[in-house]
Amino acid sequence: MSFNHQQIEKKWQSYWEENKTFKTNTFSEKEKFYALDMFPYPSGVGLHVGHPEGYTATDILSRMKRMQGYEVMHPMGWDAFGLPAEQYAIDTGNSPAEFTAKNIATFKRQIKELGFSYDWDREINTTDPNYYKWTQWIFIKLYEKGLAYIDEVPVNWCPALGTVLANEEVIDGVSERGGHPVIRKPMKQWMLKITAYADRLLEDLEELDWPESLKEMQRNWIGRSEGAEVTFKIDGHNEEFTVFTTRPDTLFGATYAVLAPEHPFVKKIVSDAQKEAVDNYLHEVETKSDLERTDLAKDKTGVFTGAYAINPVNNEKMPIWVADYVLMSYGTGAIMAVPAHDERDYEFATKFELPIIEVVAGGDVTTEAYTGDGKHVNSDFLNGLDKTEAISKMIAWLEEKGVGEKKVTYRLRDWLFARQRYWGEPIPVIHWEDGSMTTVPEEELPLVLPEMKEIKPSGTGESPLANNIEWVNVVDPKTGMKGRRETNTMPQWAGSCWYFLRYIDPDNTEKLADPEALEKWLPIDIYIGGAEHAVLHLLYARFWHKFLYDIEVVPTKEPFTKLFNQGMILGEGNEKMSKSKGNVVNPDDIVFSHGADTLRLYEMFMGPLDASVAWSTNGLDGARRFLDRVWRLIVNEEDGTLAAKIIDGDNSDLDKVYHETVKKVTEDFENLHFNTGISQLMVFVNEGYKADSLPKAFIEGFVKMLSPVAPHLAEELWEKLGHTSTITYETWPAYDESKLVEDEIEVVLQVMGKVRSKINIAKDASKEELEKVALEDETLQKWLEGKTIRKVIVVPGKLVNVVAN
RNA sequence: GCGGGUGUGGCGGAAUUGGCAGACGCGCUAGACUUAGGAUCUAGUAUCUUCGGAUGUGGGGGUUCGACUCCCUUCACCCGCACCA
Repeated sequence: MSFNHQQIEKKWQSYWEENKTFKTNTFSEKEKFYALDMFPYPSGVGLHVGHPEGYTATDILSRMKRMQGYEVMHPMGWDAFGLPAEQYAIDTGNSPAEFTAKNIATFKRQIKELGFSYDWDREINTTDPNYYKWTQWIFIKLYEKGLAYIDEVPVNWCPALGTVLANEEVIDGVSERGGHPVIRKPMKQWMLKITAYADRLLEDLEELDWPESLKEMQRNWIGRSEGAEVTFKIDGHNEEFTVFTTRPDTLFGATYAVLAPEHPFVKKIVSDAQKEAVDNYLHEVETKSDLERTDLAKDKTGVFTGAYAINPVNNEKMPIWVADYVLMSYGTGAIMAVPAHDERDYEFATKFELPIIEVVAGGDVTTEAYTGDGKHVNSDFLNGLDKTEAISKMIAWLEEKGVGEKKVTYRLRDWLFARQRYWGEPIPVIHWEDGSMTTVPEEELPLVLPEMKEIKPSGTGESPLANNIEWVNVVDPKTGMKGRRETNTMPQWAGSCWYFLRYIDPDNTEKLADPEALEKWLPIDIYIGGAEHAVLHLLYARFWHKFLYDIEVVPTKEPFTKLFNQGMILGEGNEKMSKSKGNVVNPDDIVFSHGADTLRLYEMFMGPLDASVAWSTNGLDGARRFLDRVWRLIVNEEDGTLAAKIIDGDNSDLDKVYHETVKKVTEDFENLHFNTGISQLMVFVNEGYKADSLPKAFIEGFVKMLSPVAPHLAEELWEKLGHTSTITYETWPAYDESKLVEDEIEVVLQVMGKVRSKINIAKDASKEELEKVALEDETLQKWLEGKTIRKVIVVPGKLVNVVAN
């Protein structure tokens, strides 16, 4: 008979719930530990086996930290706005709110059945008006500080969804959800000025304990580059344009200029002779999707505009071309082309037979672009200088002449913050009939999303809210002026930018959260979630946090001190789990058949937390087998009492393995090496089976160490061991360093670096002693026969290596 | 193409600073118990072998008394970015 997981798990889940075992005391005297999971979007399909991986990791840490005397904040909530609920509403006519509530209920049940130690009194939901009141409040603050603005930008307009999509929601030119075609269309949009924080977002990465790869991704995303802006006059026009370059030192080698097809000057400067060619080219580019533009990138295209720019350093005339290898969205949308020292310009110049002038020596510009460093040539006052010197001298020259300046640009762009959707936080802004615009007064927050009978696209590009005349139209009670509410809502990212703050003080009606509480609990000690949020969510959340820091709402510059990305759980065939492949494992089934403890244990034992490992039914069975073995070691199966082997006294045979286990498990869990920590628990159980007697103190220590991983089983065993209340706040075991080392240790004897023999010797034997004993060893002597000893290497406590030939 | 990472038994994976490669689990083999075993317990399990040993951490080379670990080179796979001036 093995243990009855269904009964035990239910019993302890009820116990924890009734006793509010995991309730966090906000102003506890204890040291704090804040363990955060990336809260899920409660989709209609329910929990995936991938979810519990990260959740179990943080739960293990939380449970261990509680036992180590910390006050632990370990909350859960719902990122519940989002397109699927809206799509569902449009398709079925049902309410997104009801649909979402139902999904949350399912998620909550599933998560509770896994035995995570969340403080459910802190549960938050981004769609709750009491929550999004503060999301709206933050928006108003951003607006007041000039960080939210309206701009007309080309957006991804999806006629089928009747909405605008963010770049990250467009995959290969079609919408991520639904796969509908997407076209580009200019539209008035709310933007957040994240670029104002670019430098700080970049610099402060240094101090974060995050995976290096992830920090690198953020650095690349921000894409800072230093250079200069240079202004070019246009020959025969009273206009000038500005280019950005990282190599102002090569200005003497600039032989032509290129404008992006979307550049406003293109149409102004084009000559009559070239007009038709340019128009055709622009039309061709417009009809290409982004994908096609990338695909065709291998072969550069472009057209001469007929206009010439004047190179400010030498007054040479440079033809201005239009080409789609220059992007409107980066820099100024215009470049000076230096074909001798830029690979793209070189390729273009070669194709269109434009001149190539070498200005940096060191390469062979007749065969390829030279991008390395070297002495400058053909460059007047820069001749003889190297790259760094030439760059600063040129910048100084440009600034002096007023035709350029030092400039930093970023790949990062401002954040498109408006969505033409119903199911999102309403943006608290009113547009008045006199053309002015105000935010909704703070005391009127939350601006509640109105319930609507029918949710359908307005057809105009506005959100379905535009259909709700009653809600949209407002009259100022004081002046009688008419106004119209903003119909755009916020993107899903908004609510997840600050949810970890609200957990700290979820019911506060006066403030986003009590500053004293924030002071105690920030920053977050560990944040675990999927790598898919490596850039966007984590960058946006850092941006908002820094803003809140600036307006003195939060006390820290960064929200997440330590972050870790869990890997993916793949299907048995080593492919991503998906409905279409039919290889999806449902956590409910596993909880039913094997139990939550087994699922938790298995997911932690599969491999390192950051690795992507295939699901294995055999492996799952193995995890259950281990828990059964633990049960049988401790419980007498005949009558359910404690096993007779468990004694009150000592068993010195188990001293070493027990103390080793305490040490390894403690350190491994702390470092998120759950697979190796669990393997050590297995080693202890194997030794326990071999032993004649099991000191009760060791068994209690073992059950405590098992409890973060398999909490239900551990509580049950703890009760069998004679305790009457939860194991949650029992003291985490300590180890005795002196028990780890034995007096006599095994030393390896090598000849020429190969192990030939082993001896047992006192652990503190001296070098001389070791050498002597080694050379006297019979087996070793056999190997040394007929050889001359050249050298003996002794590593005390480890090995003796004899070099002989 | 650029940036980051990973390559270890039949499989998932272990291995402080260079010091016994393969912990632990899965699978497999044998034995015990058993009416039975797809339960449980015990033992074994990298490869080759003339049973002395020899070889072995993607491939090739190097440093070292000694390399999974350090260096060079090469191949494969994964992730991110994709003309970023």
